[in-house]
Amino acid sequence: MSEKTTIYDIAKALNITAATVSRALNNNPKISQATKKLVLETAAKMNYKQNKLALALKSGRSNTVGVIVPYIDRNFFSSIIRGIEEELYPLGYHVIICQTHEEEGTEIDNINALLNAQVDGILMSVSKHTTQLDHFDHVLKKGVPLVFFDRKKDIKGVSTVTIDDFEGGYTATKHLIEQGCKRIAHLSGDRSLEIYKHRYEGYKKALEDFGLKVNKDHVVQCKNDIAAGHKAIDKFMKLDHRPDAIFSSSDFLALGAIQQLKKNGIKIPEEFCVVGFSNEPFTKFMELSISSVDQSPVLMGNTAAKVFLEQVKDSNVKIEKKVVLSPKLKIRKSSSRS
Amino acid sequence: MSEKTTIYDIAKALNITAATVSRALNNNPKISQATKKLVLETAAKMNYKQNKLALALKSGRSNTVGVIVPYIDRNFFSSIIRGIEEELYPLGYHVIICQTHEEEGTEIDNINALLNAQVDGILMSVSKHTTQLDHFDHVLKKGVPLVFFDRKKDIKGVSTVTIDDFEGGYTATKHLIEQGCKRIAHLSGDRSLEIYKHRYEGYKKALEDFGLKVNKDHVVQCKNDIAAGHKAIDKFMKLDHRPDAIFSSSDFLALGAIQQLKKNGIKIPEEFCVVGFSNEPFTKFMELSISSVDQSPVLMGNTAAKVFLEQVKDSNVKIEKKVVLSPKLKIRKSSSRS
DNA sequence: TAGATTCGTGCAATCGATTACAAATAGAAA
DNA sequence: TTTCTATTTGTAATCGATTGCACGAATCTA
Repeated sequence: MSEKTTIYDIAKALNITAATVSRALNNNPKISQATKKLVLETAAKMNYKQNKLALALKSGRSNTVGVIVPYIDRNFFSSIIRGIEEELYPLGYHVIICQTHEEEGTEIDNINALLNAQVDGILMSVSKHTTQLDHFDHVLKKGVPLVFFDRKKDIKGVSTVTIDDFEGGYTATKHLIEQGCKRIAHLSGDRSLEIYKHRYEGYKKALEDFGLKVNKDHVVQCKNDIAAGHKAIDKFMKLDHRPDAIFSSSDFLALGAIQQLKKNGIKIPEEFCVVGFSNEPFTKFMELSISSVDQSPVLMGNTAAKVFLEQVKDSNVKIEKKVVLSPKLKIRKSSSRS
Repeated sequence: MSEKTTIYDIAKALNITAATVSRALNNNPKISQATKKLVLETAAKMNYKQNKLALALKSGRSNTVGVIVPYIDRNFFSSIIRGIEEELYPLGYHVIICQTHEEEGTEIDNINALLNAQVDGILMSVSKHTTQLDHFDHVLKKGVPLVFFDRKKDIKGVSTVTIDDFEGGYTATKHLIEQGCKRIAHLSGDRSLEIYKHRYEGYKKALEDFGLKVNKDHVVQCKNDIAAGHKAIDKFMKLDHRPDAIFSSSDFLALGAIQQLKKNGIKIPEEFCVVGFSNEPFTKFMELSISSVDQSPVLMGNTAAKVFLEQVKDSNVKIEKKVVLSPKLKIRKSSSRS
């Protein structure tokens, strides 16, 4: 029924050895053109397909990389994966996908599973709740290249590809200042995560550079969803000194904020400007399109893949590369007063 | 440097054979508790990880499935993949992702690559431009289970998981009729693809059932993007007999249509209702949220995975299962007159 | 024609894990 | 003490492909 052809089948059919068949298929010079042609023909006729597993076992290279992300169905991450695929697939690599659901335990499981599967490298974005680092050391100890993208941990020997979150925060805030906003608030994710911390610091620096000061009441740390955006606005409305703009470290927060601002009859962008972060697809589709900081996820994926490739090329040389991409502010209606 | 521990290393360390180590690790009954304990301990100490490649080569099962989709960064497909992962990961399976970019050649490449990688099954959505079927036969001939989701071809021995596109078209159109719309137009994708054909047929049937007739000028076949939505409205505006509603087989077309309708000063939903298809995330985020037909992609992924699992369970029995999921109409502002 | 090259092919080990079969050791029964 | 059985362990083949080494034949040189 399941007729998988091996080089032994071909050898038997032609009354030669598997070794000869292998050499013929691999363009080995020590073989006559006649038998080579014969082998290639019968291989095609018998619909032979090389068993990559056997090859991988023999060679020690599986031509497979593991990619670990929190959720595959988040646009940011699926775009990164697309970028990785674009770069690696033409070279014969395959990509195995794992999701952590933001849990450290699952992340450890994933890493072990990928090591068992003998992947040639692991490209990943660290889960939000990861505190231990042992499992990363295991990877390095086995000599498997490890590349972090977007969410990273500082580990010796690990290359990283991130965007400049500080710059993102700075650019967005500066843009709001240039629109004439004076009391710029910041909605932030959990700032124990580097990315949110850096965005916040960029925000602070921009205020400082332009002679504005940070109002503690205007900096809110919250969950990353629409409802949290609503709540944040509710809080702001109770203040004597209300903000007139928001730089949000998430598009979902920004969307929630906008919805609630409208409910309060506040006009955007005339009375209030909003900039989000991530450039989620929906931000540009809205009637009131939302300004946002684009993280070029596809490019990030491309770059992570390239960094990995450099690492395998010189496996004797230990490369530790830190690539930082520049974010791009997409200015849309939610912050365009001009 | 790269210290990968094998059962031979453990055997050497304990002065026993690899066979004994293997038995200890696999809970084989023919082994003394003492050596078993010893082996397990040293295995842990030496940070042993089973080489799944060797296992796969020996057993003929790789515990890996291939998933082929047009684009991984389309929400619909990444959600399906999430559904597949949810079901398969707990059973120790891995998922290899491939993208066709809607090209037949790439699809064939992908399938060959996955067969080479010795996957235990292939779950896929057929590319838009696929006309040949030979490559699917190759898969079946090798005894590798094949499951189509969403986009399918009718092939003996291949199970499919789809949604009832006819029902989706019917329900959406019926809903528009119930809102009082009399001249319902239809924006459709390429109807040589089954899914678009069926949505169109559901649309026709609903009109028929409620005593409305199909106006050829109101049925437009076009590309699947926002610009095409604009153009379709432009065309409609020139008609003497303008439509007062649209059932669109794509959310992007629906969005484009809505944008252009607004430009023409037409009020939605009062003067004109719109329903899209796919329930893309952005449809519910809009201020004027867009009604859409949800295809429950995660469930579709779950189901495809389950169908695959049934198939491998009884590899001797040939199962050909055709699962049809029910679409769910999400009624939002763009079609809510009540 | 004898000896030296070259060329093409076969032999056998290897990658790491599993497993039927054989062998060895233990203990029990007579 | 001898024989038999039960328990544990070892031996070796296997999965499919690659590759260093050796061997034979063909070709070339003198």
